[in-house]
Amino acid sequence: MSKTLTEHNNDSSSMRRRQPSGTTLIDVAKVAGVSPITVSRALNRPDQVSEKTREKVRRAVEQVGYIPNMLAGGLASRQSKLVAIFVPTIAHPIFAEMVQAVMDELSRAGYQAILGLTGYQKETEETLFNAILGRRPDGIVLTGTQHSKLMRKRLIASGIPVVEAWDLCDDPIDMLVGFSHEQVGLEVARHLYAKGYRRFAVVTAEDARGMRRYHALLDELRHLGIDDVPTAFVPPPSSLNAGREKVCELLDAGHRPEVVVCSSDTVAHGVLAEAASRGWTVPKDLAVMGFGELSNASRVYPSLSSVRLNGDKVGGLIAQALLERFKNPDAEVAPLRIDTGFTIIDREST
Amino acid sequence: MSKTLTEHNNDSSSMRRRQPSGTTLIDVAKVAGVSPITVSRALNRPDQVSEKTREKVRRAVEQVGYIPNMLAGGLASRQSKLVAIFVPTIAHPIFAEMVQAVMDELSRAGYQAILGLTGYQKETEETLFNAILGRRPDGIVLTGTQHSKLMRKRLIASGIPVVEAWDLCDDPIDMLVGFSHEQVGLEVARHLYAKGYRRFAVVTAEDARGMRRYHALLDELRHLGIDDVPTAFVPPPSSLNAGREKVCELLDAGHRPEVVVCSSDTVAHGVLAEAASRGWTVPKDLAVMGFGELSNASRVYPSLSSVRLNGDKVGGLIAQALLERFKNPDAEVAPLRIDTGFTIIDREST
DNA sequence: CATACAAATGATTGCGCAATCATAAACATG
DNA sequence: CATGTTTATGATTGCGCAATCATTTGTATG
Repeated sequence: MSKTLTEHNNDSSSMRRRQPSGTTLIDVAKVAGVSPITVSRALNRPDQVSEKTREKVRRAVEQVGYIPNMLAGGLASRQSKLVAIFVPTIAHPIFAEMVQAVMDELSRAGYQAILGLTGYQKETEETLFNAILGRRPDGIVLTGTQHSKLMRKRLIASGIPVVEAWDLCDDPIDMLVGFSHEQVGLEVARHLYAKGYRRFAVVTAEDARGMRRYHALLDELRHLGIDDVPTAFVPPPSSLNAGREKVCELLDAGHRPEVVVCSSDTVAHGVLAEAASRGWTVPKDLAVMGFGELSNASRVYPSLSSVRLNGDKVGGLIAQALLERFKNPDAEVAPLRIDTGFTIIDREST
Repeated sequence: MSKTLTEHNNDSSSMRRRQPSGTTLIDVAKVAGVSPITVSRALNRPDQVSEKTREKVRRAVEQVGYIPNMLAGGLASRQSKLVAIFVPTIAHPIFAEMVQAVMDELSRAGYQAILGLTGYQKETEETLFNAILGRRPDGIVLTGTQHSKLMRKRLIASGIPVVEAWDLCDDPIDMLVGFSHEQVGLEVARHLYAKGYRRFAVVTAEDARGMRRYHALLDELRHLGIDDVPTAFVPPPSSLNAGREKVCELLDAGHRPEVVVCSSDTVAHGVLAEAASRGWTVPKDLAVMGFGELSNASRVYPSLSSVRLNGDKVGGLIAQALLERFKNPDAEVAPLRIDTGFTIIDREST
């Protein structure tokens, strides 16, 4: 009986026969002839280690092919070096561009990104969210306003730096990188007015941000002396056909606008389609303005004038904001709010 | 002095004042009135826990807002539930499509993806690779053949399931999901022949895969009784201008093909440009066939006939192959090799 | 050369969880 | 009801690393 106990005590390896994983700090330490923690320091805090030791460690790492286990490192240090990016989809140029820019910038600082694709069922959303928060990201990027109350609450509670992108809302969770929808409405009004258009119409979705652009457009047109702007509202989801139907209603009601301002390129394409089917020449008989540069606005015929939101720029700014915060976590006094602006692109349709 | 020691010994909390992180299994266990490991089981292996306990745990999780720490879980279980996907870029529809499909499929099984964007300096590549391997992914997806010797060696050594995509090469690291370049050459030959074309020319890059398509094309044409196929080789990197120059050389040499088969859409665009500049009508005076559907083939004028490689499909198959392997790791006897096929898209240019 | 002080290195502990082993409770069988 | 067999739960340990504390070594100062 005492034998059994003894066996249990000193032959613990027989109790635990997990498969061996790759090489660890300890392997490197043995080869380098230093303690494991010195290896750790040589890799993560080179300045705390003498040149000689650093070189020994470097060679040992090379020799054994050591790749630090970031799961272990993250657990111990409470730093995952991960940033979560939530976007509806990446099969959409504007988001792909943004994600690419964020990742590009982050990777320079030793961070990686993990993507959450939210463009699916509502049910999945919380699951996805939990799965990604489970990775304990050091930062989170949110796209649009698709975050639920629960998400919001949890995010604030978590204390993780958050960047909300593509919008400048009033009650940000944390940081904000986007553009002013009001400004878009205003500038589009001025732009088209300057081009000589006087009879406006609008086909817009009724979402909060679209409506903000819409009201800003109306306000500015009023300043310019244009009060009557026939409008058709597109029920969600915006689609080419919906846009087409709605502009049809406007036209059938007897309105004869010179230019139709749309809440998205998708809707604008619908308007273009309707114009084409009526045999109208764009922009002579009817001009069309899109928004978002989300579709391939430049490649349809006639190419669509639109408002470009620079994905690269937004992505880069997001990454910089996060990295800045990582470096200096106490800067939460001044809530960051970056206006990325936009560009009105004048193509054939106006 | 003994006082000092005593203080050190029983007040260990003062020695370790790491900031508290979120709620843990233990918190949930306390609330649920069970042991931590039972909570773990209720979440990961529900079938091993009684219905009553499961419900208690579920409620406790909800109450304390518990989100499992996957860093800890991964470290303990040696399963990161992560899949690394290496692509040159995601700002390219075909890769975005693939990545989206992979992620979509993986997420259903509780996996997430982490992206490695390889389309940058060579120097960064190994750094990126190490950074991502440091996350200890359960699976790896490689795009193209951009992996170096060292990468290859390490991957094989790591024992991590690997899928190479977009190609059916001869010495895969592990699994393979792609299409037969030979088949492409053959089908393109038949397709164009069936459309009535008899005088062929080729403008192609000299990369291994392009050449395989090329030789298959020649073989099939020979079977069809066409022996003379003037060819121009484009030096890397393929570009629109390179394609244009090379087709120019062919034409200037006195060849008068009815159709030019190109190794990529990029090159094909160059041919289209040259045709336009000569005032030729496409496809009457000269037909053009692209490959890859990588550019916006459908949106140029005239729209380009091309060979479509289905990103969704490839992505889905990749994910399935990986999930299958995760479920059944011993299936390495039969090396997986999936042919995803392709589709010849007939547009205005042929 | 004793002392102070910084720089470099080492020893110990625990991050949060799951694998492993151990045990208790529930149930079946003759 | 003694025995075996399953089912449900608990106790312990270590995954690989970095934070923390402790010690050694090297260097400057009077």
